Amino acid sequence: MPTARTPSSSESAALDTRVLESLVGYNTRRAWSVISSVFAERMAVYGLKQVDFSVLSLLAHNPGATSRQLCATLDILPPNLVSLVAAMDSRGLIERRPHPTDGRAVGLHLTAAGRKLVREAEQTVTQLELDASAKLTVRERETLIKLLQKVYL
Amino acid sequence: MPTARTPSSSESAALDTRVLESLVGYNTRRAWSVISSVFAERMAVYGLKQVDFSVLSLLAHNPGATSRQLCATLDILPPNLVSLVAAMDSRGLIERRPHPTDGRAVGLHLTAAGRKLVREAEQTVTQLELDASAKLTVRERETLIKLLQKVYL
DNA sequence: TATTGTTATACTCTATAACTATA
DNA sequence: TATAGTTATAGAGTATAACAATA
Repeated sequence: MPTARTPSSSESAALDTRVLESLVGYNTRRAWSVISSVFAERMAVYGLKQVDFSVLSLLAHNPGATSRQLCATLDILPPNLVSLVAAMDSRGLIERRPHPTDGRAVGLHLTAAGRKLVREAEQTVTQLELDASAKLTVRERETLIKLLQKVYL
Repeated sequence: MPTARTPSSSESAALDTRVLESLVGYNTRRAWSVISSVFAERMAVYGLKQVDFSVLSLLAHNPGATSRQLCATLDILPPNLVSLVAAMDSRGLIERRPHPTDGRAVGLHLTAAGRKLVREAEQTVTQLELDASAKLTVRERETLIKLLQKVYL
């Protein structure tokens, strides 16, 4: 007869989470947490954080965008974007050019290296999306995105 | 004729966000960000953060749960739960009792004041959920939760 | 007078190492 | 030897105030 063993707390009966699991907020946070981990892991290969990817991807499709526009779009505060942009400039991924019509602003542009990195990173993210939504049909994935946008738009 | 004015960056043409908006990850984060703000705002009335609410709600439905179980359920690291539990103890919302079978562990229980606060807070959260998903039908809200759980469970 | 970009700084959140008491 | 709870601490992430240059 095997020796009786007290199960550790982590393996013991799980808690009743039915109330929390009935909340859109709780489920959204949990889903984001999981996707976020995988995202961080796969972007680390490129030396990019999640916000870095967002910035580079936005610049790829909006050349010459200003820091202020990036902040408004991504809900980042201006002081917190400064070092991020500076770092990507140092890495040679982006270039800061004088804004054509506003002497206060700086237009941000991807360099050739930046464009190459975004192309690769966007492919990785596309694969990541497929993996993260592997349990969803194509139609369900579209529905999920549509419903999430109804919440925040 | 009105004077011409250069539109500020924040009011000028919005950036093209179509790539980001096609990603489950991006939309989940944005939705969580919006819900999170409203949640924080309304829970401030009770002096509760989001994680505080989760802990109290779990204890309401799982009396005697241990710190370890809360950590495993909510994805919190043990050292980060210590001060949180201590603060709720000081406020008289929870009580720490010796665990009936494990001398290392501490069973956490709501006090009468804690139970009263959870009741009120859960009602506020229920209303918050209705507001946050105001643009969703009852059926869509259920679908959203089901799809989110397919992503993280 | 308002806005862009910036510096400095503070506050919160999250993460790691190491200790103690008990299993 | 492993686990529960704890301490101390480090690192991200996020927030506000204030400044120079330009609108």
